[in-house]
Amino acid sequence: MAVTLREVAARAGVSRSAVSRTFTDGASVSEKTRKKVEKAAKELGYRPSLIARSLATNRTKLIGLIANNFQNPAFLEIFDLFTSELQRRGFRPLLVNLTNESDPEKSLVLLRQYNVDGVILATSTLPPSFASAFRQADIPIVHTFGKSDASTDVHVVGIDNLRCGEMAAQTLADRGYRSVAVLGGPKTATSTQDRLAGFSQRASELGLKIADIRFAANYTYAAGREAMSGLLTENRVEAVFCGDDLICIGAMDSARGDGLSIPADIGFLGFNDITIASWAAYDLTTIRQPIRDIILSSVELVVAIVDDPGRSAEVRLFPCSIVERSTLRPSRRE
Amino acid sequence: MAVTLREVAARAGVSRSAVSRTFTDGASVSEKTRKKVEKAAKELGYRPSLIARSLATNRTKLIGLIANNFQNPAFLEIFDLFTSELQRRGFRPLLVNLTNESDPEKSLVLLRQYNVDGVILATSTLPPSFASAFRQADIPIVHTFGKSDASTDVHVVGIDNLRCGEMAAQTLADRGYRSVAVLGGPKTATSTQDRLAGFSQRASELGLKIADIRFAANYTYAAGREAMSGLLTENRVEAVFCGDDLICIGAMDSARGDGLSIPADIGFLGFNDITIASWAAYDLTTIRQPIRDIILSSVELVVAIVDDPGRSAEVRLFPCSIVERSTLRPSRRE
DNA sequence: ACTCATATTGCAATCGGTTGCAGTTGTGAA
DNA sequence: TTCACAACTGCAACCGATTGCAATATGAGT
Repeated sequence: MAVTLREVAARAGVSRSAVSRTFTDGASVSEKTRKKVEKAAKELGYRPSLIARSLATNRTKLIGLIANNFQNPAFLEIFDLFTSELQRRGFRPLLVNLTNESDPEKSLVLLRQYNVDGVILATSTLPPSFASAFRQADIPIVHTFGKSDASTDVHVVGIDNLRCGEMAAQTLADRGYRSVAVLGGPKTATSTQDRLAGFSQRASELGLKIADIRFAANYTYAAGREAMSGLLTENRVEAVFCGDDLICIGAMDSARGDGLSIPADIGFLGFNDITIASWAAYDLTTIRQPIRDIILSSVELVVAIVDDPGRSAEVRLFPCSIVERSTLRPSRRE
Repeated sequence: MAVTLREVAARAGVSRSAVSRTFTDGASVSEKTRKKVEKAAKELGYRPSLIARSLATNRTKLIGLIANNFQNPAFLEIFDLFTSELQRRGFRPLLVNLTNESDPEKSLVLLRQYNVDGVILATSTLPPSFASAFRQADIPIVHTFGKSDASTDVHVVGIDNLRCGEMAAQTLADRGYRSVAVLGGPKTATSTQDRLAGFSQRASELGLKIADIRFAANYTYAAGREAMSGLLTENRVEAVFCGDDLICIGAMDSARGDGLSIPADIGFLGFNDITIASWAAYDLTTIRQPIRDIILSSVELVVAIVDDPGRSAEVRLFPCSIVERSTLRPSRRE
């Protein structure tokens, strides 16, 4: 068994409280006893049990991290940032994988049982109501990549998908495209819907024709490829705006498989700017989502609301930017 | 605050023990009280606190998952499998990201403080001694993708890297290659060393010349690309055996950037068979590591040794197989 | 040296469960 | 009806910490 408070206290010749206090900062202990305790603790190899501490303080330093997209490489970076940033702040991520989970609500029960201090919901494919269930259970939550919803009042960190959709339409129009297709992510994702709305809106303002609209079943290469091949057999378009780089890459391979060359025969505009987008084989022009800012901000926010749960819901939106590479023809202005 | 045992007991008109027992299986409770308790619990929305339970039972149902490779998409699949399999068995993963961590030993302290039931160390770039530190701290560990080491006596699940190296050499020789290069993963990784050893051994038996040996700094596209460009400027080889698909893809793009065509001018043999390897732009011939079997087996093993810590160290090695695609010229036998 | 405010200390209750033990209840066999 | 035995129940101690409170020690000011 591990060394406990009691043993350290005995060896240092002080009370258990004294030991406890030297290990919680801000507590009142004299320099003298602190030294004694630290010496004894070191000799014994003592580390406070976080479990016991959690029980006593009702704080676990655990943050639930819910994700349902373990196919998209974008999430690798996301996990990396989340875990290292949480770690840096002295929290641990308790990962919940909802990818193959039929009943997402179970995660609430689970995270509640572990008494996590807060939850980060990193997905755009679960509805705001899911996030708000946490809030109703009084567990601090931030919905990263989520959509703010006036009625649910949940903290959201992400991008302005509407504006990004507009940006995409503008970009395509600027390059002189007249007839394009949209190949979105999963139809029910709020991000998909908002981007499409923004895109349609601006497209109609600009006289850009949307010849076809498709949705990939999920954020995978295969789904992108599949959706694109359907699109190609039924419609001829000059360019396609994809809801995700991975989907876009699948779509590009599908087009190339049909003998089309990019961007001469068909243009592609991606979304996210994942690492792969910069690979030579694809060199994808895409709309960049500032993942790093979003994640760091999410972590900062969740930690902040742990300390101040009453805080009213905040929406933090970061700006996207276009990354010019070679899958669209050059702008007419150049 | 959450509902506690005490309240349920009061409402059901029984003792706290009775409530506790109806929620721990195998305990002795009459059908009658069980019903009463369940009714009360449901009405109150009671869920046992896992924190409190952990303190009392000294079991947390938490499994530490240590990884240091958040760049390689292979790990996305690995995380997916790990988390969902642990979840399925009623455990939770406590993720530790060692990617940018200078002092890996800290993870031991941390996981010990959380009193995790067991640890899965999923990396081939940390030495067996690191794994054995956990064993010495009496915390059950399995080293996935690790190397067994007689002196440290740690459970290992993975592949026989030596044999895989041999397989690679054999494959290249079979295709009639005479002079090849090896572009390994990080030099200090045990997997890299073993594959190289197996490769060299078999190569010399087969009269296959190893014209150059390089190591990518890490498992990334950029590192592969970088290492390959160095190789190309100094040596002319017919094919290269890469220590990882991602590295290989970087290398391929580097070669293509130099105007080489694959497999006409140069052949590539990858390792792992990640999803991307099957993408049309690469269509990589590679040696497949049965990731799924490895992960499921690791989880099964760690859970088993949680219940029986005395169990002596086991090494589970799964067979690899070659996946034929189009980056090597066809076998002479065909 | 004496007071009094302030800093430290230890006691004991508490967090929310589990579990060994002894006492109680219920059952079937005699 | 009685007895032995098994099944069930509740008591109370415990898991390893934190923390309010009262008691004690310290130190500054006079």
